[in-house]
Amino acid sequence: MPELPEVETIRRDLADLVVGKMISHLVVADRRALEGFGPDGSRRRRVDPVAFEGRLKGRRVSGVGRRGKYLLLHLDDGASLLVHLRMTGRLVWGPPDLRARVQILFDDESNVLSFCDTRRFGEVWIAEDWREDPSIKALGPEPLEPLDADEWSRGLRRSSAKIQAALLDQKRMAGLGNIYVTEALWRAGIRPARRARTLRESDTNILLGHIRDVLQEGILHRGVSFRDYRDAQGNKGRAGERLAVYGKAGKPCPRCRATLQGAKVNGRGTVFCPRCQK
DNA sequence: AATTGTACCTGTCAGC
DNA sequence: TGCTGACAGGTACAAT
Repeated sequence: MPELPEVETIRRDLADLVVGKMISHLVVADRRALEGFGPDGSRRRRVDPVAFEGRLKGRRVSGVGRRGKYLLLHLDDGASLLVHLRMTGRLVWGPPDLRARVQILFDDESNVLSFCDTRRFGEVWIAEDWREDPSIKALGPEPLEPLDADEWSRGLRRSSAKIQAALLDQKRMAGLGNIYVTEALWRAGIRPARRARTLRESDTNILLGHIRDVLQEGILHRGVSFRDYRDAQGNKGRAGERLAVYGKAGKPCPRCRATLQGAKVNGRGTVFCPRCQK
């Protein structure tokens, strides 16, 4: 569900809502939401909720960050609470929510931070140093920060994967998901099933520009609430109203009026225009 | 090594 | 109306 623009919207909301507040306690309704790492530092394991709460109690939130689709709640002792919302996760500031997998209560007692997640794919865990977390370390560059475009382009054009799959690979670039990849490929005039290695450098340069545009516009309009996504106050985003092709198979292409075609690329649904995407 | 398939869950919707 | 199957914004791990 939430891709970079959705997670970034939540990050900005939470920066205003919880920074400076002290965590008083946790309500863990679903212990499977809590994940951690074993002594070897690599394998994920479940965590004792009491120990988890003990680690957070009394800590103040010093800042809220984001890396790719990972949300980072930085604590005043240098550790961070990491959250990944996966497909259906929400992080909402408001009255206690009975469906929450985890609720974080703060010292001001006005509201609670509820982690709700119908499909239960999401995860919350603690990293003593978020930069050393294995999930974070595996990520490629941030698309909206300065990056070596030549290196990125060369890496992409060396890949034998389909371009849709290559862009969804978080090692290549962090934060893209199915919606924004589908939109960026349409803007760039590139078919999702085309092999990345058939692209020219001019193609990948244009593509990078469109990736940045769709992400910026997504943030500007507070994310796509196609189904489950809500911001940190529980409100829908408006970016879905502006999508050109995602979810619009069978409708006319906004550019050339040919009928948009739905397809599966490596198991993920996508949409493209058979006339103006090559 | 890199790419693709499968598993993890629950809810919704189209078709019968 | 109710059943069944396909599908949903993601990622870790297994298989190739």
